[in-house]
Amino acid sequence: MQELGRLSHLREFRKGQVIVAQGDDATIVGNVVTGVVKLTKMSVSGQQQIVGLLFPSDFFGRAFSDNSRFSYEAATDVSLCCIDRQAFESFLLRFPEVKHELLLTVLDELDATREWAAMTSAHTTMERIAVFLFILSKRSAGSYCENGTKSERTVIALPVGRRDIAAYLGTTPETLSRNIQTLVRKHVIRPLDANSFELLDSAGLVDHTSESRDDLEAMLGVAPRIR
Amino acid sequence: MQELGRLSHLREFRKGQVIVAQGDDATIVGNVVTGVVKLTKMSVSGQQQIVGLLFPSDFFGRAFSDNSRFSYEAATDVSLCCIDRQAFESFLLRFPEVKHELLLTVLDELDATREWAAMTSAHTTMERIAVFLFILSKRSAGSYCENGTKSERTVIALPVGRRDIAAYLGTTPETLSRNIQTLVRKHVIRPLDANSFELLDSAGLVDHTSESRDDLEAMLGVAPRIR
DNA sequence: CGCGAGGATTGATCGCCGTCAATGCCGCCG
DNA sequence: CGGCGGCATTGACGGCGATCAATCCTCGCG
Repeated sequence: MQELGRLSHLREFRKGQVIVAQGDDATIVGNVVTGVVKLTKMSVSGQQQIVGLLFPSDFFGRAFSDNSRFSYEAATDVSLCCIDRQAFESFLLRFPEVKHELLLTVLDELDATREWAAMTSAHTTMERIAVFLFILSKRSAGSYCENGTKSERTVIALPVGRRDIAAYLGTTPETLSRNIQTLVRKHVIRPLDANSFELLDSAGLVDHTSESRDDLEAMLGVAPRIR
Repeated sequence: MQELGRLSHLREFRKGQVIVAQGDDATIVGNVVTGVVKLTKMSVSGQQQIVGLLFPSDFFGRAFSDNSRFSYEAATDVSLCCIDRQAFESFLLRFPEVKHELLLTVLDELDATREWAAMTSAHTTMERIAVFLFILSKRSAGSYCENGTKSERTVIALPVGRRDIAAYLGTTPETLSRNIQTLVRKHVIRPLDANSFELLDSAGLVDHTSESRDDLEAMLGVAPRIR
């Protein structure tokens, strides 16, 4: 573990900077320390689709492949714990326990991605938005707890702009905005500033998802395992 | 490898039989030998969503987890090469090379699933159908080759009923049918019988996907690695 | 302070697609 | 052979959401 620390180093990226480009030589892997990273894919029409969002403790990069099929881009200012991919791979070969952990992580990721795919393809726009907000409320609850803040009030912080969220949810900024305003009118959430809301009615939010709480929590993503 | 052969055994399932139920004790894993397996998830409303389709050589089951988050169900009559999950896991621990192969497979699966998710969430129904048919044409081309048949004519065989295909693509049987008939009228495909078509105009099919051939082929799924 | 740019919101319109319903088709079983 | 049940197809209709367009807000800058 200490050796892993020696090999890795902290790097900072400004919002908008591309960390690994699609088709690139993916020379580094690592995990997010602070900020949010967009996982994107360029379509032939030139507009970028959002494949996923990576939060602190999430792993990024693609081990054991010479070129990444996606781009990794800083959605906010981020700091990343980076390791040279080759070094990471040879490290894994020498420490099978760590490789085992990586395998478990990837298996969980695969399950979560399949759940997400099933959800997005079978639900209305409002349901997808409600699920997304629910996940964000859980994510931010976790990070605010370690911040020491009394989280009596649950805050939903939108990590990226409306355009990116809409692309992630397979809709448009207009429809996204309309549905958010509907939730505001119903007193499910309350706007704090442009990019954050207070969750007033958690049960009401779940109602709009047409999912059970159990299924929702299955989509939360994986627990931090590596480092 | 021989040891893996000793541990595994062939099992047959009739169409419609459930191999592993969602939430179950996933006691077996293995891979598909013949037929097609549906990977499904029950929604709260009670109808099943299709998360994925598994073809011959595909791996099924969930290693290193006590309960599967999805159901595995025989979409056709299938024969499976099954291994007790515990035995498989301990086998992996004794043969790290095989575990490494599994890791690579799962990483590729994750990429393919993300590509698929991005595709389904950002495209029209016709585009999704065209992509699905394109993938099927490649899949069946492969299996027909090993059959020894001269594949001058490309045959697209629908592995499951319209209802399941529609669920997989996030649409309805009616809309699916309409779009298929549109492709027939445009002489892109030609019906052979209820469940198979001949691909007349491959380029025309790609046009309807609004994707590049490269991206399409990235979604084909993973090469067989285990056994 | 005024200005301009980018993003978010709101409004108006239209088309795709989901829903309901009817018809056609095929295989199964009495 | 005739009836029946499941599946695929076709038709009619309505609503959700994408598109285009206008307005508002915020922020950065001269």
